Amino acid sequence: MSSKTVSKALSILDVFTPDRPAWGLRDIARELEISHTIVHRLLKTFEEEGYIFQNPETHKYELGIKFIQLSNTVEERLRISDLINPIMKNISVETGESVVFTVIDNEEGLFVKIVESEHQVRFAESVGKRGPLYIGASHKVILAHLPDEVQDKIINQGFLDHAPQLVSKKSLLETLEFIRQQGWFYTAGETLNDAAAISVPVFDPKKNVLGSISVAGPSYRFTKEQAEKVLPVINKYIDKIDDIFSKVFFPSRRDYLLKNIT
Amino acid sequence: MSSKTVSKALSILDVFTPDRPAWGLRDIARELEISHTIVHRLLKTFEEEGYIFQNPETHKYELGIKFIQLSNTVEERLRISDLINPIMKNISVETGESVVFTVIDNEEGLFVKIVESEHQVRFAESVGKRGPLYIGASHKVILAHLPDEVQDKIINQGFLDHAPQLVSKKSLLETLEFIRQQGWFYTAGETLNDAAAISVPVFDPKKNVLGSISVAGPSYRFTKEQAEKVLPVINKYIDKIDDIFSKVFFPSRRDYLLKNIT
DNA sequence: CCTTTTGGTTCGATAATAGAACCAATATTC
DNA sequence: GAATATTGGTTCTATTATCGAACCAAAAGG
Repeated sequence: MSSKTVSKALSILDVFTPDRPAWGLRDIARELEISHTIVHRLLKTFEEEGYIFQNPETHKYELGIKFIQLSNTVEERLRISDLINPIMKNISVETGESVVFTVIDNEEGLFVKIVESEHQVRFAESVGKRGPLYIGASHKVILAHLPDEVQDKIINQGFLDHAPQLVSKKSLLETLEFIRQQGWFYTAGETLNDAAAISVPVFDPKKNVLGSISVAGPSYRFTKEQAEKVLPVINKYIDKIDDIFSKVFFPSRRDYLLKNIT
Repeated sequence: MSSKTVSKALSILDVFTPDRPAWGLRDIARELEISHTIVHRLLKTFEEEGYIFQNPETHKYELGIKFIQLSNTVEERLRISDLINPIMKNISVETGESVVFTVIDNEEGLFVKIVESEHQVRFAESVGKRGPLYIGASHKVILAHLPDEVQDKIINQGFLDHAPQLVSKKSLLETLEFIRQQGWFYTAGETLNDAAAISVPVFDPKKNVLGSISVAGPSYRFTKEQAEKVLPVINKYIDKIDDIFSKVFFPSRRDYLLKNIT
């Protein structure tokens, strides 16, 4: 049994996003349908512990720098700065484009690390951004390598609502099959309007997908032909990356996801 | 009144550090002197929400990638990637050394952002690291500009215990006075054995210290003479940095600290 | 000037938490 | 390899912290 109070408290953290980083007390209460009294107590608790602060001028609440600290502990554990980052930098230098490390977390993809290319406008702020697994090469490549049951679950849950604007379920499943065959995938303008990317899956020792490595650039320049040229560079390093995760436990809700299906 | 359950829960997060990122259930219970039953329930709650995961092989618990996501929300709010980072990069390119942005949080200094110089072995993993304000140029420069009462409190609390290995309180106070006069400070081998740094304070619109900007390099090369050469470069940009924080609320326990004194 | 909304507080009924006592399964010790 | 200690995990009730309606004063909004 888990703690209801703490669950409620943690649900508060989720309302803070880059798009909406500052919230009024009563706004949070309405959003989560919790009494504002409770939200108030929880916010004050977070504040005491350094996790959330109230802007004295606007009276709104915001996440605190404590998360920068904790995030670092996670990144160190994942060996991002010392092992993954150097490889990503190599790929970036050799291809001249930006490199993105994406990870699966609870039916969504999460950008965990981005190495920007030297000669390029930086991407819209994206580390820490979450999104559904059926949009963008970095995410589709992950979805393609998940077990069928998980794919079904994910597609049936969120995908069908957005289907009209996108493609049919059948066509998506065909794409996923194609990705599995090919081992990589290229998309343009899916995650960001004017960006294109080529992605390759990353596996753990048990051959389960855990994320993907992408090389991305502006659509006008980074065409499919261009993208295919960088493929050998990615492939040169992909085994090393897989190798890192044969030694590092991966702290995401992936196992959770896999377990709840089988 | 704040929530006891949530306070307890949050205190668990603090045990996870880069030095000790994985903990057994009962280890945490002992460390925090909480019944292991409670720790277990709280850990499971964190796990459900994606904040903590149990390594299935070692059975130990670790922080999850959710913190990478939340950390990004904070960094965006602080305008780190889009405003601070470019300035730090400029300083790094023009000096050829690494640049560190340090921030005050609850009587401690916290490394919030590090831009590594191209031609250098990277620093020991340090973003997210906390430390007492009386060690290292980046931290001392902050301490020097805090109100006297706060200085006293901080020095009397932690400093005197370490005093034997360090300097006398009197000599520290003289150093702080000197820093205030000079406006910058250089140290070698304090935070890291073989690293040296020169630091300049960063202020908010009300002229309260909020952090510092440092240029750092390996001790053997980054002598005091070398350091003084980079000073003009830092000073060239320091107003811009102060300016950023005239528009951005700073979510740390600094106000808390200042308020509890006066 | 009146109304609405804001962040914040009080307090008794109630529902969630605490933790001793209990597993089974590994490690550790001898 | 039998005995012991320690691990993560669970159960259950007395207790206690949480919940939330009703309540502020202050600031926006009309």
